[in-house]
Amino acid sequence: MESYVKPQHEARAKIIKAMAHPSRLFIIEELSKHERCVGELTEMIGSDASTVSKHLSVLKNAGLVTDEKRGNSIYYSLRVPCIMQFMGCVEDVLSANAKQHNAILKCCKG
Amino acid sequence: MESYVKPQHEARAKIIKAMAHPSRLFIIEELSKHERCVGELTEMIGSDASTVSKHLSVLKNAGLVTDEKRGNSIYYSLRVPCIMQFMGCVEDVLSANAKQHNAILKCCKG
DNA sequence: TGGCTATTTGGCTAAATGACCAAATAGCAT
DNA sequence: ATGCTATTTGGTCATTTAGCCAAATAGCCA
Repeated sequence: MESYVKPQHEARAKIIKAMAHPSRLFIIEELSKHERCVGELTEMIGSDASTVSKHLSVLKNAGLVTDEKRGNSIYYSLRVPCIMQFMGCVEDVLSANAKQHNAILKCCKG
Repeated sequence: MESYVKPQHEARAKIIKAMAHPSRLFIIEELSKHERCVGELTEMIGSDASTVSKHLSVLKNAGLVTDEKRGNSIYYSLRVPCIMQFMGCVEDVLSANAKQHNAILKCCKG
């Protein structure tokens, strides 16, 4: 009966889980503009290089980004551009939340 | 400089994190068809009712679902339908992964 | 009131995650 | 070969997550 849930939702959840981190979302958004090497992303994010590297490997394992070694550096790019379209929907949720939050404040503070 | 990352990506990550679980994805998909009460979802998922209840509260806190008490039950429904459009993109990633996986198998097994 | 049914909350435990540092690896340049 | 730069890997630790069970809460009905 849990055949409803697995394995399709498990596979999807892995992809979505890989996106579910602020730094990884930043990376996705940045790569949607143009490819970047690890050093550039590290500087922008401000965490340890090893941390950023691990984030990239999470994204790569999920199939969200690809990497290509060129010269001394490894350049990452976004593999599936449609991901960025989703951000609009996420923003919708956020603004709906904000609206509701304001409504509650207004009603209770009078 | 990490103003690049926070707080916008933090807010988005919370939303996406709430989606990043097989059972919660199932719930989202199910609620996109029609509202459901906890008992129905519990039966479909096959976990403990308390577990499902907690999943629902994660989704509710993220602003992804709303609940409405009617009679003896609490009915949940999807608050932001655009979420389901994203699943198509997730499927794209999965099939791209599968294609690549097959290509690797083919090349190395001969 | 007392007994249902439906749902949530608290407590606990095992597992996963994310951060840092230190060390390893890979490639280019001298 | 040596050193330099870029990136990854391994180890450790604190935090979060997800599951179950037991108990609490809320609403309906007799």
